[in-house]
Amino acid sequence: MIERYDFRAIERKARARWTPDMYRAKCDDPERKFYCLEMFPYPSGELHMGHVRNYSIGDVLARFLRMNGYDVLHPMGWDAFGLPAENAAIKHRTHPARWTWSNIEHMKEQFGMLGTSYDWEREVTTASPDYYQWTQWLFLLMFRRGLAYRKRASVNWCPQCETVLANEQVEGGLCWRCDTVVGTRELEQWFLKITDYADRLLADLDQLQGWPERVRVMQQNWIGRSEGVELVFPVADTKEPIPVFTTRHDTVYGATYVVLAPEHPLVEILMSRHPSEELATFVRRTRAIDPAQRIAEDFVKEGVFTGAYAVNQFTGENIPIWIGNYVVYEYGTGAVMGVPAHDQRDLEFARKYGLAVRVVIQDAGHSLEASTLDRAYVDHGTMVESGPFTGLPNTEGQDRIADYAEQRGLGRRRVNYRLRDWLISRQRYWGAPIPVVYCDHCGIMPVPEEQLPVVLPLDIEFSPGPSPLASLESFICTTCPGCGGTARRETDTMDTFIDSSWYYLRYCSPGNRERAFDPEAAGYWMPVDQYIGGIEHAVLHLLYSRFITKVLHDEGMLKVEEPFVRLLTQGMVVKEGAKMSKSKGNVVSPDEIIRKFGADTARLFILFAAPPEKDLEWSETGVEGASRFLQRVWRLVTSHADSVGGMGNNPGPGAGELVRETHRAIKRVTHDIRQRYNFNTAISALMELVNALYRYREGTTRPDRAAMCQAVEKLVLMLAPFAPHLSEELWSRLGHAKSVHLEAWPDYDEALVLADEVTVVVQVDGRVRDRLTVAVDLTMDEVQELAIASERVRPYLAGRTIRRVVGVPGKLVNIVTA
RNA sequence: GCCGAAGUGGCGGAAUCGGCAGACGCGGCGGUCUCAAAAACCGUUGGAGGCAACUCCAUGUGGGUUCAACUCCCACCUUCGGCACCA
Repeated sequence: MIERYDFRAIERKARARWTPDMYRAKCDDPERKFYCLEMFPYPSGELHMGHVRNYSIGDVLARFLRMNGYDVLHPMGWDAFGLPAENAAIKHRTHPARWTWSNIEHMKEQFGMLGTSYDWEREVTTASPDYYQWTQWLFLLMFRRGLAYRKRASVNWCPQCETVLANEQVEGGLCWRCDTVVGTRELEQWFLKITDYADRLLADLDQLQGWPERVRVMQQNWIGRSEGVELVFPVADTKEPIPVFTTRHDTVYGATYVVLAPEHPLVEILMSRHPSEELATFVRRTRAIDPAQRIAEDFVKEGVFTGAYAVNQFTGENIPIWIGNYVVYEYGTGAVMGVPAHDQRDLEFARKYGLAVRVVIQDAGHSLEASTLDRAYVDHGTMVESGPFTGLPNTEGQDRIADYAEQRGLGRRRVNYRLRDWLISRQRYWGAPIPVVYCDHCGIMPVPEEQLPVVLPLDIEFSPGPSPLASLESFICTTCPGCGGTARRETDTMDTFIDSSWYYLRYCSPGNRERAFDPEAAGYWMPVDQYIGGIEHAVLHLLYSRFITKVLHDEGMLKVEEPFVRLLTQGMVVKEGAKMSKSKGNVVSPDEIIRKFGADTARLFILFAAPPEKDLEWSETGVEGASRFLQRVWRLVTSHADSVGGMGNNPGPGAGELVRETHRAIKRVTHDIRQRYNFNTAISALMELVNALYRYREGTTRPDRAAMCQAVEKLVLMLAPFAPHLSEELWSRLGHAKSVHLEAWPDYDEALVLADEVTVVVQVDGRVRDRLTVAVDLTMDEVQELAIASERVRPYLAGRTIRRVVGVPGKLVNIVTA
């Protein structure tokens, strides 16, 4: 009577057996250290399938590496600050802290049910004071290094979340969290000077060869470096300089006007000199436009003449100064030169408002005519009407004009970045308070380090509307650390992306009370060898973390300049082609799948159904298939367990093909996990081994018992990372006292991987005509002789001459005829 | 507009260095067991032709390189993703 695969009992038993020390890092061998990290979750209350995928991938790797003798750090924690907790507090009349902590408790149980092998002794929670104290410390460090500053600016505002947002958190004009259309507000806010690191963040992308190409490209696009020249156009009568940034300084002789962004400071001055109702209305209206409207397709380019003129210092001409709604104040200098003949936007603008068009680059083939030009000529060519530069190829003219401008003080070479500074203050409650006080006497005062943490007060009532901190006098009123007088606390909290930009460092020395992290521990563990998470953080979390790592490196606290050596961005779990979401009603709950099929099946399916970086279509029948496979393994191993238990491990002579098949499987599974991270093909190799074992058991040729035992044992060892519970049970039934997860990963013998016979394909003119089974040690000549002599091949050679024979050892012979 | 990735059976996918296209799984079809069903097991399953042995076609499209191309090169089409009045 074969015992049923009772996954519930098996998984319960295995979990009860596992102890924390099994997964504890040893910290004793820097050569064998491996930091395996998955992006920590926001404690929303429930793990979803995306989490199951993310954490199954990480867990397979961690378990695999431990079995391979690595000292593995595999921690988990909680990105626990954030707005959903506040919303839930209002909705359920609870407190964000209570909601968050009870979610954590529940999700930790779910992690347990999944069978993940974390070192929970290193758990971190960003919302706990012993963590956010160090987030605040990090802010002070940034402040001390001149990287945190306060400035009044036009900033992104989400009306739904009632807070400002960083540029990275506005996606297509919508709030990253709630998809509300983002507006702008003129506010004084805290920023981190990530732009100071733009060049390094860009240049070091080259080092990140272990990252997916597309993530590097996304960051490259986001940083958006462009090389050009800043040229000065002085206002005609007053000589006030108007610097403009351009990458096409070779066209400067064709600049027939200058356009300012409506927010440009000069606009107010020019308006006061030439008061105009039209101008004032235009400026007011344009400044009020949402970022979402600006990127809309039907956004019309409009402008107004200021009445003033500037000097094109190259031609000596006076050219009109306009204000345009398409000039972005935050980019470059907030002013551009208009070269209608060589920029499509400028041409449209010039035609619309009757501005002069002048061709200064000529195409070799055609003769461009300003009056008839219907498309701007943007390609390379010869410079014309360009003073001393006339006749030069424009590429050469670019250098010459830049030199000329620098020599005569008309401008200078400059690199511009699209990246903006990171806006980090949030008008929300559930975050780390920014450790700053405002004193009428001393100004902006950082809270001294020894006074950290600035504790987030918990005794608060929640209702819709702005952050309760903003009106909490007991929090706000304080004393100035400088003069001891009365002062007011900053009531904004920090962007939660700061919390998560350094958590991987905290794991290295989680309990440390003296510092954010112990540089020695971080020196041992950093960098993270393998990071696993969603693509949605390609420019958010992953860029911020790189920035913070570089700052801490510059501070002398970290040896590394990049936090994550290898990055695996796993695809989404989708159903019916769409991402699982409550609104679409296509959510499959991990709890339900675990209850119905067990965690091992859930893990196996999700790893088998697609390679990790691709989207994965959820399939109930696919899950059943995974379950069926584990049942097959169960029956195979349990029915052998009695006989296998007492057997020695030395296969006798004649074990033959089964031994080789086992060694081939070990090689493939090892390689697929370690080199390729292709868990789907690793699992298929295990399936093939199981299929082979069934064939041997049921086939007519009696398997060698010892070889069979060994194959079964290796199978269970290799299954351990994927299906940790079942493997544990089977391993113990095979008579082993030690946990399978403490065993060594099986080795393979390269000599045994090779079969003693191989199938060689025989082609005639590239078409397969026969297959020969030959001994491996046959020479190529012998194989070719056999091929030509083949019965099946002969008809195709009849009446033709053999021109040449191509041979690939162990694989193929191609007979080429004339 | 710029940049990037991907197109393979009914489906998910495999083919690791240019060498048998479709491993493995799902689904389908046929069978064994059964009073019957489920489960399990066995066989079969890209398309066309053929009684069959077998032959031809086939990896988005069109070219090219090669003895040999899913794989390399050129052009194009489609889908997805990122950036975008960025000067």
